[in-house]
Amino acid sequence: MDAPLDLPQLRTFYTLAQVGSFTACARRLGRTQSAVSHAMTKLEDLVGVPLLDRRNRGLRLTEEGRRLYQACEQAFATLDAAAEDLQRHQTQARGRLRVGATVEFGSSILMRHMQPFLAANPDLEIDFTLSHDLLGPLLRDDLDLAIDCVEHALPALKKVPLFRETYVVACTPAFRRAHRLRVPADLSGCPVLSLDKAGAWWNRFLMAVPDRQQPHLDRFIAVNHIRAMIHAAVEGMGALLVPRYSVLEELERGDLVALFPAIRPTEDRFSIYQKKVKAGQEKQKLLTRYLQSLSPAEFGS
Amino acid sequence: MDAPLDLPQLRTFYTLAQVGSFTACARRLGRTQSAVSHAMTKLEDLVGVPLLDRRNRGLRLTEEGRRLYQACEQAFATLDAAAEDLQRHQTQARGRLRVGATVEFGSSILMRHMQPFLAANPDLEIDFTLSHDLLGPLLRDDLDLAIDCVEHALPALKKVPLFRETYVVACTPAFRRAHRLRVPADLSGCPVLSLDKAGAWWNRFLMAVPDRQQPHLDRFIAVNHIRAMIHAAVEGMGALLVPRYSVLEELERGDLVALFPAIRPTEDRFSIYQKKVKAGQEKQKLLTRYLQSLSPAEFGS
DNA sequence: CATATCTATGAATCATATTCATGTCTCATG
DNA sequence: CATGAGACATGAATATGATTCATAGATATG
Repeated sequence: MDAPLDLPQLRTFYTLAQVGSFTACARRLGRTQSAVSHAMTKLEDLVGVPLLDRRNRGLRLTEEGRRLYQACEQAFATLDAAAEDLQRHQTQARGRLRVGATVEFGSSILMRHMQPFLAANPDLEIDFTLSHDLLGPLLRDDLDLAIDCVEHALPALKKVPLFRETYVVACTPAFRRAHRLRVPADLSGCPVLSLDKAGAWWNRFLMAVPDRQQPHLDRFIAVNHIRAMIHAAVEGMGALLVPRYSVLEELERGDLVALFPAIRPTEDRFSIYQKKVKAGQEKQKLLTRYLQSLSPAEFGS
Repeated sequence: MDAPLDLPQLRTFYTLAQVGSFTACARRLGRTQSAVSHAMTKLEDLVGVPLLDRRNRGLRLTEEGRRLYQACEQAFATLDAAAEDLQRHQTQARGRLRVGATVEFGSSILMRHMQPFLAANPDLEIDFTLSHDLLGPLLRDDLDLAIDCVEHALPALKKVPLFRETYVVACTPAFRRAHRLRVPADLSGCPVLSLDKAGAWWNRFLMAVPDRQQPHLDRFIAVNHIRAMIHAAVEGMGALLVPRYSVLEELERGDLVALFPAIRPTEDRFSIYQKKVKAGQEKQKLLTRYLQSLSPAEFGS
């Protein structure tokens, strides 16, 4: 007779108990409310006892729920401690790691998250190469890994998915007032800045926008440098179409405001690519693990 | 930064550490050696440190492995205690539960496992109905649930899979000697007992036998009562084709020996069927959970 | 050295967790 | 009271990831 009770559901239950709301828990874990609901149904079903007291305003734990929560607290504490312990005993990498990334990604969000990794690996030298031609160098062994969002995975490459991009159209609050833009915005007559070669971005953005909100675009202003473009937008030159991660700071500070609510992530994922080889990708693995440990929210999606 | 480290893999790692062999661990958990291997690769990959010291004869844990093992020990103890605790606080069922099952299943293995359930629910009356027409009574609400292996699930029925049948062809050791049967056996000239209407069993058996071992069947003796048939076989009347669960005891005692090695389970599963209704299947759920908590090995597959 | 007993590995398959698209219920508001 | 917003539930479709299958390699054993 075996009654497992491992299940990922327990982690969900644990956070749910902490935050006290399905919706909030879902956000915290980077999944949908539906997922949390399903998971809890299943868990309660499995243990055969109601764990949650769903009330209209907020939810409580039942007596049993509380006991289970305490068990989780303890158990997860031990496990997480062990995990951290293992982290520390991880063979520190030495030598050189050549990382490639797209310009947009590498010049913004990536750098914001590299510090802890660098601190943890003082003996590791890292070269960053920001470019839009990553596949070539990667295949030629001029790079150890590349972070990108290419579509067709080559059979020679290993792909480790990281997160899905979310696009935003945003502008300064002043610009929004001046152009009387609603949310969601109809962009008629409103200049929109984007990368010159990035009609693709516009298409992918449209795909992620709900049918009801599809905007009309009249004026499209091309800029070929992303920081310059963001600058221009912050100066009030127009609205801006960019991956969300590249303007996270501006959004947080309120320098820019989004003109569409709740845009979903795109299909394709930002992934880490590396050549398939038999052994010895220790440094690569280290970075991969680190980046994977970051939640989608930290990448702005 | 979140480094989960929940994962079913940990349970696998834990048992692996206890039994000290991939193969044995797999058997214990009722899965294949391959699964265990994959799981451990993934786990080591995830924590970034080797946990196992694979040596030629037997395997040891590395230093890190040992620490992780201890953490698991603690954590799982807590969780399992909590699980047991919840078990006890499960609302005991009262009233009557009408259980249907096939004659073969109900008259053998099922009864061997019901005792603990009955003990845990002293206020529950259970009616067992052993029959081959279970669907009718179930739909007519003459049964609360049915344990069977029907093929086409009706949309009105909920199906909870329990285990997959394994068939065996077996005979007494004496019979085997007398007929000079090898393993795997070529059954030419050897009388094989089976249920009268159960040509279906033979077909399903053949499907599960590897091509190399396909036997030739000459004489087929029909009996319409399974216990009588088993009796006949034990008396040396012939070989016997039956679901493995129905002769578990005889095989364990050595009264019967299997004539084919390592027959795989069939496609279809024995499942619990019940009518789909909105609420209040508490008693059904209780039994379902209990039966599900039994491992496949306990059903002889 | 042939055989038996392990573990590893890649591709195919299957199970399950998650999403999507809804539905229901409750509460607050004009 | 309608009406809408917010929170959870639910069924079908889908994506993710765990497991098997079919092998191969490696090491001991008679």
